[in-house]
Amino acid sequence: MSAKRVTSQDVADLAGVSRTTVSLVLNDVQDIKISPATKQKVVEAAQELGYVPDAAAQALASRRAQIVGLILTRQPHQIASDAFIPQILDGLLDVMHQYDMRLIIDIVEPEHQSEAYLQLVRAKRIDGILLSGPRLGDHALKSLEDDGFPTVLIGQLPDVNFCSVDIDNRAAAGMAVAHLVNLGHQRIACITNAPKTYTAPVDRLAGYRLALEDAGIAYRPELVRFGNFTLESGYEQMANLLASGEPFTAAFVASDTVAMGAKSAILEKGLRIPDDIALVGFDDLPIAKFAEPPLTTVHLPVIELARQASAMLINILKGGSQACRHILLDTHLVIRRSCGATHNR
Amino acid sequence: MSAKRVTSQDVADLAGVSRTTVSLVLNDVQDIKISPATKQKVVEAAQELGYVPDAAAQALASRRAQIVGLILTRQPHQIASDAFIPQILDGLLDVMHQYDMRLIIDIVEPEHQSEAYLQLVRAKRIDGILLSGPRLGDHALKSLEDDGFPTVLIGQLPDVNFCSVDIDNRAAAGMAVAHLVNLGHQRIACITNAPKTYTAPVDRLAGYRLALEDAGIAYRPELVRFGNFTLESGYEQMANLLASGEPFTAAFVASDTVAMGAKSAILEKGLRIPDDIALVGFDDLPIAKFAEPPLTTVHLPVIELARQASAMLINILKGGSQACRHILLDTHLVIRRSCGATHNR
DNA sequence: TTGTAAGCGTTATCAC
DNA sequence: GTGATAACGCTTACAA
Repeated sequence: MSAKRVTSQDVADLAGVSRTTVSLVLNDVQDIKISPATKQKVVEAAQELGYVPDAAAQALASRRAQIVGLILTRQPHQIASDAFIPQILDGLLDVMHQYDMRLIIDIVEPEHQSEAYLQLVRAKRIDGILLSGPRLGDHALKSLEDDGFPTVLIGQLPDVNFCSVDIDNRAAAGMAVAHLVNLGHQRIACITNAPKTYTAPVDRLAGYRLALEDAGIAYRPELVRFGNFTLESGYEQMANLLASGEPFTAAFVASDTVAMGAKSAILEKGLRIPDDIALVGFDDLPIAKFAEPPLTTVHLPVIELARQASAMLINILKGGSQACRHILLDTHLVIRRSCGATHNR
Repeated sequence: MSAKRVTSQDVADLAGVSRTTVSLVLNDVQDIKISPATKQKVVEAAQELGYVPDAAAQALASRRAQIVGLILTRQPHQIASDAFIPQILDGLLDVMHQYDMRLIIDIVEPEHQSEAYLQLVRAKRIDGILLSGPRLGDHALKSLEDDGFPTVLIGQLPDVNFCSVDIDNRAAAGMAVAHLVNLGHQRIACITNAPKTYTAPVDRLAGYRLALEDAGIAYRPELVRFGNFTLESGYEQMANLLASGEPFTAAFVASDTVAMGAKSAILEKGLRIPDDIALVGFDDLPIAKFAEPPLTTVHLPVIELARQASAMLINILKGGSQACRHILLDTHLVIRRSCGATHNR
């Protein structure tokens, strides 16, 4: 099996220096000055031997694992169609690579208030946490806060003092609904992206409501349904809405995935989009552009969200200002055919 | 900041035993028998102190990191719409949780023949590797093979001796095409899911070809295009096919994602599905069922694939038979409206 | 059955 | 500038 492990001692021997020096050189320690000659020798020796420091030993001694944890709060059934995960990974890993950090990923069920990720922290397996889909009333989070553990939320949460990166869900939803209003729609239904235990759907619903009020349209609970992340939930809620007999000519669905499900229910009823019902989604997933009809939606910069969140976390880890910051990224409406306005693909 | 760390010494002290005993008890070592009384004391002490072993120390001493690496070979632009990733994670983490293992994830670009993941191995950060999207001519893989490093492929590769979990791509593709043939189609186009440097598209194309031959239909290269994982590639290749003037009444697209792109191109031309062109996809992504029209496709058991792959890896790690095994999972055709046969939703 | 002691491969604190 | 020498917290022969 595998080759005899190369240790820093081997490198030291070959370079004719001590292990200390090897460590100093390879970690590029600033405080102390090492002669360029020695430096060169060490680097070459390491290269020649193909030396790769043992991560465990490094972690034990330095008290830094060089790993961050990405915790996704999701329900099992909603994972399969969660189109965000790949994009989040994309943005995250990009930053991780830059800093030579690793990513441990885990999915925890919101119900199991999981101490699951606390375990990672307690075992010192990770130096910091990125939490996607933070939930109200998560005890573990409180614990992290008390410990002052480096944490960045992808999303937001009131009453906690963590850094976060998010969008202005309320404004974004308002923008989408205002668009429908401007097209002349008066009876606009709404299906949220998730249950109200999450903050995003609550904010998006608030945005919907505000936009209606701004337009002098009464808010009617009968036209509102709660989605649950999945295509199925969109299908069901829309079917339910259609069966309710409440008339409406447009719908704002606060998630493209849920919207695709809703779309399916509409078409199955023999109704046309946008002729009978105009549809606006939220997220601008890649599929939105290729849906039939192409879906007008709010563009959510997921990759950038992930990128900023990880950059923020790295900054904290590097000893940057612990100052808590909240970043809100811009969104914009992408107009396609599903609401019947100017057509773009 | 954080609480004073609890070490195994603390637990030992509280329980009135030595650190050895603590380790023995907590790791549930089989060989040696510890009195239930002692065991109880240790467990309680650990509980009371909230003891969590330091992962780095554990790894250093035991030479096991308790982490497996999931390496996704993907091109940056294809990640965002890669609907497999969430499902793979789902299956994987499920198994990982059972064995109290962690998952480090990384995405490497196929071009960068990345030694990227070798780094993880060399640093002993991971105990084993799950490789999704293995590619022909990956030097790093050869290196792993030489080292006998525990590795399981999600997919397949000739000329290497790794365990693998996959489906019979050729047979599955054949099944899809045979379905089109049975519906009376004679001119059937094909768009692969990926370039031919991957094995799956090559096998699926072979299945397409065989099915045609079985039906006495000549294989015509003019009707074949190569997709590249993405919606865009599907759109482009189908547009190209339509523009070529080669007549065809059906298309087998070896990936649902690519098929959704292709679908968009067809509809945009004013052609109807399945009336003008029947469409069969591959993968059975959640969205397939909710597409317009719903997409007939080959069901790929991704979650199960991931589950079996990780179980296989864990088995190797636990010292199970190093015997190399190749598992092929079953697929089946899911018939929906896009090919005009019996309609299901 | 339990304890002693020797690593595991680094980093970090001091002297030199 | 560079090199001994402790930690770091755990596992694991080997003794007892």
